[in-house]
Amino acid sequence: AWRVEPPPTVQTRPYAKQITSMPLTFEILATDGEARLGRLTTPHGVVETPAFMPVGTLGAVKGVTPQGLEGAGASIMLSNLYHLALRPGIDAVERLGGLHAFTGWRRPILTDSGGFQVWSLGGLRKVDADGVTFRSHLDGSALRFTPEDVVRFQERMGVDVAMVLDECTAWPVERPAAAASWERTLEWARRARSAWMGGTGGLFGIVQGSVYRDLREQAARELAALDFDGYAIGGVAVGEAKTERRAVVEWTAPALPADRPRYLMGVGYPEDIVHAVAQGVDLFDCVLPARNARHGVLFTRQGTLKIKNSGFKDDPRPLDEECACDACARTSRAFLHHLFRCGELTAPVLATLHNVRYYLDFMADLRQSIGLGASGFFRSP
RNA sequence: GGAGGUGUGGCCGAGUGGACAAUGGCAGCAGACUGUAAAUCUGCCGGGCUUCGCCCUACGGAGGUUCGAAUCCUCCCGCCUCCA
Repeated sequence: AWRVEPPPTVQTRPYAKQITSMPLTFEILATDGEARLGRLTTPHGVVETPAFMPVGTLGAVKGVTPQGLEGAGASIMLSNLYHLALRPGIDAVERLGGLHAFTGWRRPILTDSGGFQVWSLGGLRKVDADGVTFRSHLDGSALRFTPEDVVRFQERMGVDVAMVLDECTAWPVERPAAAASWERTLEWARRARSAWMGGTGGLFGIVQGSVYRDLREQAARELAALDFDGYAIGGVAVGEAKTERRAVVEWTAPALPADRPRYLMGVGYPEDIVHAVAQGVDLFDCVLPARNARHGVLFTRQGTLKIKNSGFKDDPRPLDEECACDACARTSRAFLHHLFRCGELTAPVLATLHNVRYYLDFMADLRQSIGLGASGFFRSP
């Protein structure tokens, strides 16, 4: 017989007391050419670099549980202030104990500032000297971001790495406009730096300057003078050619302070990451593994698989024959093909788990290569 | 038996005299995706060719009207609904 239990006491989540002020620390453990093997220590744990940050815009990588993301080997996740400010709102996140408590993700979190949305939501925002006003892509309501707001919001959410508000410069852009855009971003960076209370984690500045070498180098110097905890290269992968993007990384990375982590925002394909690591970049994020997974494109050691294509109908092999992820452990290409064909929810779930694992394994391999030191892998001519 | 309705490309379904090889959707075949307005978007999707165009075959079947028919008429066939 069932016993009638008293109604459960509604238990408030233990308030995740803000971890006391703890600046980021970054150590370089080994180098290979310009490539660095590093360790970024944050309030919520250590990030071995070079590292890839899966993108969980709304607080979760689409289709992946926090446990799944941990299991895949992610040491840090990226989320987005703009999206969280719209829903559920910064107040709600704070009330629920901060972003970690709210999402259940216990490892480090970096939040983007909304600067990318200045570009990607081009038709829905107005930029002025003081900040950005977005028209919500959900209901059209106005949302005002100043550099100070953005710092405060991220501090209130208790993230490990906050990003300054920047203006992700569109491409193509004439030099004068790119320079003017950088001036604005630099001024915002100064304001953000002043507003930063150092409550949790650290604050990263963002270099812009489009595809102009002197602008990028100048931007790196000016930003370095503000003494951020880390430096990001932004404004890439917005339509420019691959060669231009690589040139930007080659100019900018070496111009950034050697003792701070360097972060190439939004990049990219594995080969792009290798190139950037060889230039001394330590952190990456990109929606590709997750988005492509949802679209049926798998990254594997056997090449890119468009699993929805008819050729996989009868392929009994695992997604990636050398992958140890939970999807590859039991899922054949034929089965995933079938799941995609049927629109089964499990399809993108399995595919995302695999792609994210692929990226993270790939990063681990890069770290190992650098750690081997004398390999010279990254000292390519 | 009576009355009414309906039959369109793999499927569903618009079209009711010329602008129709025929809107859409699905299925199918491919492609794109880089700090996520993206489980999204784009192209192809009767056959053939010398493929910004041309030819052939097509809107249940056969005939007819018309310069011209998926569209109008006649008969036939199938299916559906209601009445007996």
